[in-house]
Amino acid sequence: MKLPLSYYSAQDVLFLAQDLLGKVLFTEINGEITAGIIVETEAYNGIYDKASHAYGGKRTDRTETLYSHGGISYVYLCYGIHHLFNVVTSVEDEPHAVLVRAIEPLIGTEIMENRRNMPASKAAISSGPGSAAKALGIDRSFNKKDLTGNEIWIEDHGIQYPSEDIVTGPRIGVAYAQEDALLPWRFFVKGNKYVSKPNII
DNA sequence: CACTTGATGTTCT
DNA sequence: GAACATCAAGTGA
Repeated sequence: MKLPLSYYSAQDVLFLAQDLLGKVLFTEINGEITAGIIVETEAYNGIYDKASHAYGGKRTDRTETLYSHGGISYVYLCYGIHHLFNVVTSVEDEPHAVLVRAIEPLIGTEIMENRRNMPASKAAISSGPGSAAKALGIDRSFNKKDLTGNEIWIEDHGIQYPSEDIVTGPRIGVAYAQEDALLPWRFFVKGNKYVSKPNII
């Protein structure tokens, strides 16, 4: 059930970003397990992508994680407040990553309600990358974790959305990336209420 | 409903 | 000093 390391080695980050929709993201913290179905992702295409932290081959202490082999997590702090969770894909020195932007709560919803201080009936509990990470209890201690380990991992529960329900569009919040901001590298499930921003075509 | 605003770490200028 | 892969609470219609 847990996705094997080989799954993350695929070098086509666009395929993986789409394929991760419907997969189930788990975390276990102090014995508390929470999980949610991934319903929204964005692809970041390594050194050729102006919206990527690794654009142009940039390496800093923070981005070093992106250059590892696929199958680990990349968590960083955005706007000084929010933790954003990414799946590092491809092989070593190919800094491709998939940002998880929204999940649908599946397991441990009461724990998520406590973390978010709002009822799970509100879509905002896990809509948007900062909220989804917080609902799962992800913070920077989850950076560079092995996704086949027992703290954070992804399972395949056989959930598959019909292709007509998978919608692509330009990525959110990357206007600074100029022409790359227009690339249709955001993938989400049509009509799912946990999807952030415009969720209709 | 649309818009405004405050919170504030990391990185680059 | 400024910009940034954001959120939630507030305002005013």
